[in-house]
Amino acid sequence: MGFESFTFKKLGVRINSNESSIYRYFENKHKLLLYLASWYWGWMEYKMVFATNGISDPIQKLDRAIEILTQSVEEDNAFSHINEVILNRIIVNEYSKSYLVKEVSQENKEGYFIIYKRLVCRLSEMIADVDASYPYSKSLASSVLEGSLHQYFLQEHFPVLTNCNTTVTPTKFFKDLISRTLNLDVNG
Amino acid sequence: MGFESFTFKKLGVRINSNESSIYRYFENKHKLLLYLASWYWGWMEYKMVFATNGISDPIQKLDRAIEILTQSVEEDNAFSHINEVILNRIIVNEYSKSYLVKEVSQENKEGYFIIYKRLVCRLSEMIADVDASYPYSKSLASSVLEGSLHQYFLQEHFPVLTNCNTTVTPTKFFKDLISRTLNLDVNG
DNA sequence: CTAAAATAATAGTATTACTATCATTATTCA
DNA sequence: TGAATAATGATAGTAATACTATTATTTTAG
Repeated sequence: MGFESFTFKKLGVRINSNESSIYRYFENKHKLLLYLASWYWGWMEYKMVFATNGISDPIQKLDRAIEILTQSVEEDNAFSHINEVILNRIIVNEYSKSYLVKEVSQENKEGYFIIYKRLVCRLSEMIADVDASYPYSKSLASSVLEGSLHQYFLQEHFPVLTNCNTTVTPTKFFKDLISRTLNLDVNG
Repeated sequence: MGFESFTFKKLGVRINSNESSIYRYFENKHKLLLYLASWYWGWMEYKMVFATNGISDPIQKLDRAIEILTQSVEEDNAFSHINEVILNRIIVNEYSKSYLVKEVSQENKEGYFIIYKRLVCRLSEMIADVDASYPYSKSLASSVLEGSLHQYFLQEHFPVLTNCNTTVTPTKFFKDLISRTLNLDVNG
């Protein structure tokens, strides 16, 4: 229903629970979004670290990381009690709202974004491992993560603003972008 | 004060007007945001078209366009009754919220995003004019526009996630990115 | 089986996001 | 200038939101 019209009262009805009970777990819906986002990025980080763990070649390592971080979340592999497909949809549509608030600096100080920041930094390090002379590894890393969500959103709602579709995936676009930017030829 | 705590009542007090009067101009604050965003992107489009008009070399033309679209809005050149510096701050912090809503497809149909879409398409065409074989001109164009706002936001609130600062500008990052991606050497 | 913990039910408050009505003030143009 | 028209202001009202507080009931744990 979108973050704006979502309320704890509605959630209570949906899960057969009570508004006041939910308030004992989350101060407000913004904090719930922060929680879901951290869960999501923690899960992405886990997948990325796991998938790139054994790879020694930095180029292949980065390539695999981009793949994990930008691919669509299709299959529900019953990883946990959380439905990752639905969560991914929520992140694509709502994640920006978790930090585009006037309290962002305070909440950042309080640690609400550490997992996301750690993930961006890991990616930026992988970029630096491929090309230490590239001076924008952090900006490139944050662009890939944010941009990936954005391309999926455009694919759904503004197809005229993206080349991505079911065959040309955001993964393809970003792999190509990284490959051109760091002067690799992993993708031919 | 941020979009969330902004209300027409507060605006009325601030501009010595009346809540009910403001409602005669804008259905709600979301529509006001859509209006401000369209004004902003229309202004950017104007600046871009004006600055690139006489340039025949596609590489220089694209370079200039990126410059206009990604540079910080510092000087208030009294272009109109609108303070562009403040508007730019609003766009950086709030623009995403104008389309990350469940009504986005309907509002897109009703034309609320035409100016922004036209701008992205113009940029994407400039990219195609430089390298017609590059297959992601639209995704690259949308990434630059969205990414530019994002890098400014990071610079302010998450400096650890960007290489941009007062000397290394988002313009530098994006010019370099475009230059590498399309294999130019405009920037050395 | 009892104590503690968690949850539910209910009530209540301040604020938001409007709509409606009518009075007042500006503006236009004949 | 002055009458019609348009814009604005003041006020009231409503349903919903985003909570807090209190007390009753149920669940769970040892």
